[in-house]
Amino acid sequence: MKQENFETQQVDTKQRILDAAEHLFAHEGFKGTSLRDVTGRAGVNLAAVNYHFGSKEALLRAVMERRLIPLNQVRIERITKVRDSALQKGQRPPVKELLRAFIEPTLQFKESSPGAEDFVALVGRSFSDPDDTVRNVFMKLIWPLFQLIFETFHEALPELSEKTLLWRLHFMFGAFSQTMHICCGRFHSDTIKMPLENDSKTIISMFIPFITAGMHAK
Amino acid sequence: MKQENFETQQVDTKQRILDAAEHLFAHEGFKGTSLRDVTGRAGVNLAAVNYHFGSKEALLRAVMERRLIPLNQVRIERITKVRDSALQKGQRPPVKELLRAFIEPTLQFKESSPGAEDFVALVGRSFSDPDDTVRNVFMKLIWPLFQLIFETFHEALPELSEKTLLWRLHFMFGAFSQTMHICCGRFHSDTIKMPLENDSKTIISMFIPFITAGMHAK
DNA sequence: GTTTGATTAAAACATATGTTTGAATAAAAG
DNA sequence: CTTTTATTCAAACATATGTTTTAATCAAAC
Repeated sequence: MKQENFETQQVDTKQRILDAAEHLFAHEGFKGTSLRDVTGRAGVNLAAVNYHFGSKEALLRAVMERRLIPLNQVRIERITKVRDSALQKGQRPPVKELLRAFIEPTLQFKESSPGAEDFVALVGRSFSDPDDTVRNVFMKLIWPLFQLIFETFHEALPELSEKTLLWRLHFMFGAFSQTMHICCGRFHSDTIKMPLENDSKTIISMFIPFITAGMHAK
Repeated sequence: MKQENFETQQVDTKQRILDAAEHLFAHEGFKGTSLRDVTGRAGVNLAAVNYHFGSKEALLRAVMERRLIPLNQVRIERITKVRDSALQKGQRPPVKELLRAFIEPTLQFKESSPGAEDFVALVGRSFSDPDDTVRNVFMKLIWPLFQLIFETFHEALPELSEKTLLWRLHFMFGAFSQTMHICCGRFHSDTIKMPLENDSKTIISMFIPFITAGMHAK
């Protein structure tokens, strides 16, 4: 009979694989990580990945879903709250607050565990990963959030055409995703380093004024 | 004796390999492209890559250098011109003009040939490629331009602290690189498409006001 | 204690990959 | 024409990869 007990070794193995994969996918990329790398780092047998997850692709999906679903839930809740409380007052949702509702949960989350930091870097790159698998898995998970952001920013900035708004959000996501994988130190090269502090407070204090100004540009 | 003739087959083979590699590296990533993919697309023998370039890594370097060196030269010239003509008039270089000097050559270049469009997408992703080889090759080529940009924007916005300026340039590069590989259609996923036009005029008219406002944010 | 079912382990599989080799071919030089 | 040199080609090499298989191990259920 299939065990439903959470104290068993199975859960631990799955978790160890997820953690190892998360770290390696973030640092070496999906294509650049072999299952032997993953199982080696996790300290489990090679066959464990296919036994517990089915395939390398399914492992990626599991890595993504484990953290992105709860994170998106929080982001959606916070954005919805900003929107609703503005509508109640008969006002537009303030861009600054929307941005904060989008970015703060990510940064809090990033600092909640070392694995989360890897994950954020992975997500930052998923926007533009050349691998179809990565982009597809990521896009499916992020899409509802995108839609909500588009709608609420449209309410916040009704004077912008759809086209302009789409472009500005696109720039925002570009700046954001770039910022997300700076965290992981993968922005630098061997010889060249960008001396950017990346604590949450700094990031927020830099990101929000810049993007807010861009969003309101006339 | 080694041939210096440019009409010989050798040149053609090298070119065909470079073109094929450019397209595939851009669409499938460096790790995601095999030499057999490259030589197959180029219609040349597998061994030709190692004969003419030495290794897959050296091929990447050649692909990067072929276009990025001349492109950077143009960008550096144009930025320098903006800077000098402002200094002559005893003024600060205008942010808007600096941005234009940075982005316009890239977009002109992008529309100059189909291969160039692939290349621009490749460069867009090189900022954050998980592969050390890719980042190192790219960073070495782009670094002088980065430094010039940092210096001239510092002259344009002397009221900003170095830290703030660095972050804002970082956001700009994020937005820019994201925009660069939208061109190639790799931003989308199977089921989800962002309906963004990407002709040069649109991009410029969207990018410059947004980033200018962000740069001047107080 | 035996049985049952889930998990782990080692090995094998089939295929893919970057690179090298050595012969064949073509083109220029003498 | 002969020699020399550069290039192309098919094949082989060594290694890496995702996946599968089969037997061993383990923990709970009866």
